[in-house]
Amino acid sequence: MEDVAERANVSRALVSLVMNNSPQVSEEKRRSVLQAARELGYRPNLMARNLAQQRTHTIGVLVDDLRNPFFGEVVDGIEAEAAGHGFRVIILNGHRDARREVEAIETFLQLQVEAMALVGPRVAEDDLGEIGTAAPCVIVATGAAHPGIDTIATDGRRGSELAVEHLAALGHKRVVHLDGGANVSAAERRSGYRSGMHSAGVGHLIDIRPAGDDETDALAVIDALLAESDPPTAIFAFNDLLAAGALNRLDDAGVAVPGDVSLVGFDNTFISALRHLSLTTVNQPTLAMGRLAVETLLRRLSNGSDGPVHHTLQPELVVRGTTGPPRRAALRPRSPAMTGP
Amino acid sequence: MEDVAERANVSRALVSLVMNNSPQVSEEKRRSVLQAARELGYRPNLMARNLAQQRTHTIGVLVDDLRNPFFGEVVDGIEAEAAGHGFRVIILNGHRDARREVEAIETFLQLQVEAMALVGPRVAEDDLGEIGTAAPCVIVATGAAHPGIDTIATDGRRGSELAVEHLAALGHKRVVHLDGGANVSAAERRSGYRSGMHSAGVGHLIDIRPAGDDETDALAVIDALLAESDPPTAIFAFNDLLAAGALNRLDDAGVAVPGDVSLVGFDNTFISALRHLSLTTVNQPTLAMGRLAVETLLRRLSNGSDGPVHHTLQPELVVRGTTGPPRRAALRPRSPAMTGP
DNA sequence: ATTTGGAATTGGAGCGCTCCAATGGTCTAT
DNA sequence: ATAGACCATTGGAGCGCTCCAATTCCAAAT
Repeated sequence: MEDVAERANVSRALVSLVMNNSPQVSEEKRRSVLQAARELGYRPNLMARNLAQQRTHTIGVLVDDLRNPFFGEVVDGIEAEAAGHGFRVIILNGHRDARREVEAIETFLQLQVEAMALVGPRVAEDDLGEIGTAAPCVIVATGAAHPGIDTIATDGRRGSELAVEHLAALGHKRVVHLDGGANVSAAERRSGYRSGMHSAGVGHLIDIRPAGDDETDALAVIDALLAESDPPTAIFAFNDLLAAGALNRLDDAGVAVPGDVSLVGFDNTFISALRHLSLTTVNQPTLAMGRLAVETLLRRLSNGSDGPVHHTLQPELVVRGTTGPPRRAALRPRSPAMTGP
Repeated sequence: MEDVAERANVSRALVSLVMNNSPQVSEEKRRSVLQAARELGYRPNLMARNLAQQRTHTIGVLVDDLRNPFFGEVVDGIEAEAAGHGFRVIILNGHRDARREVEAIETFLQLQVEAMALVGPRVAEDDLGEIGTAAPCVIVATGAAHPGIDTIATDGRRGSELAVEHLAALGHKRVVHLDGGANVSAAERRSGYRSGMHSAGVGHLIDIRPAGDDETDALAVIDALLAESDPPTAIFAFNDLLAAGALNRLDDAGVAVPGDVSLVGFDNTFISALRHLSLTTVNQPTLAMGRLAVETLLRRLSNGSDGPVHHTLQPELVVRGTTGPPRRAALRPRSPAMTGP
């Protein structure tokens, strides 16, 4: 910068003004500074600028898992909205691991981001400690588990209910839930499954199997289910990936979907839309969630701190090809409904 | 920091030493500094540190598209290797748009990253200009198009040949290639398709249709193909997403895969492994690519600059369920092989 | 000719940290 | 007792920038 100033015969301060295209600099000087900068290959140092400015214009986005397309969609929404407000977005990967998430958040704070969006985090609120308070923070896609922090989420409870209602309407009674396990959204979806089962009058058939949130997590559970004497007529999986894994395994075992068993996922990622999967699932408005997240952060940034805000968006059932009526007439318990593997 | 120093009755410099856990600090002072820091909620300012240190220990990773799981896998490899060498990784999203990629690279440089990995970039080498030279830079997964820059890539030409060879061995002659269009890897895969067709003795049947690199890009092309009087018996798509889109459309039209037409993708993303898709595809060793990318950057970082290095990894054909022998005996041209939509 | 006001420009302090050379203190060897 | 060596500790300069108050400049108004 020194060099640029010298070459353009102006002061360092003037160069700064030009680089921030301040209006009150003569056209002549502006041009000569710009040219000198170009000739020297000068590039302003953001570190220095941020330090001096005490601002970074940066929002940190922590993504739970880069391989899950669902998160990619949310981030797209965040970036679109952030760009519109002059904020840069940098992304850190949580690798589906609470410990690494905390590290990432720490990194964000040290980098002095002005706000953070945690997309599908696995950290519990308690483990966030003061960390979440050091900068405005919004949690996206993992709502109910974080009552003390701003959240943007789809109503996972309602989403699960929709799924169960749909299955019940088709005549299913024995609906098993493949639980999200360690995933923080799991509790909410599980509770929706429960209430859905109760409303459908089959509360006594509630059956929850710990699984996970990844296509590989489904394998063992499906094997176990198929080995039982009275397997379910329908499966409601924690998310699309898990459902896809389940579909794999069912297919391996020669079980027809939805002929022998119906299957519902969650998230409506693009993979569920693939014709050959054609997964019935629950949609989350990902783009809107992303945008809303940024709006919420900006509001906190300017308005200071009232109590935490919780935005709950409405899920929608997307009926595709993996659900249908149960194979045998309902209400005939204890009769084997499927063949084993 | 000032405050911490004061509270612990030491100098600012000593606090700095403690925060960088220098060995030559007495246990006593270390403890009291650490405690003071905790009490005050002190967190070192990375901006300031980087500025003073003239180092950032940061690698910038530009990802073409966060929704494509392929890139997520490569990034996982990068992060694993980088972490092992004490480098932080920050991710910027290119949104499948060359202009935004250039912006992102500019941002990286201003942030003073020590090196960058561009994963599946769309920028041509020329448009990179001096930008790519301002810091060590490696291009991952888009090899041949960038002769002047370090690259890590799977041999796309060979991969395509494998695909075509496989189809030819099954008896296919009329193999159409759905071209990656603007995607920089497209040329390489296209050329492999060409040479594969030639080696199979069906160079005269080469048929390339511009498509794209996203599941939605397949729709129009497939419609067009199906409307023709003499549709192909096999389709080789630029990537898995495109193949998945093609599968959708073929399914809509009631065309059996692989009964009526065989289909091959590229990338071996997890979606191709989903049993219901069960897409025959070409594997790229994503994790290895990511790791190698970082190794290459580190080598540049220490060893200075010899000529550009090009690592080419070998692709592998993964045969799954979307390929089989052609419906009609080969070598009977001009007979309609499929029904229209 | 002198004042006045506004716009363009500048010098310098300071952002939070690291690093170097210098300082003080302790210990051993003479 | 004294020099030397060695360790822990410190003050201060400096990283590249922005921002403020101060200065210069010029044209319009008196």
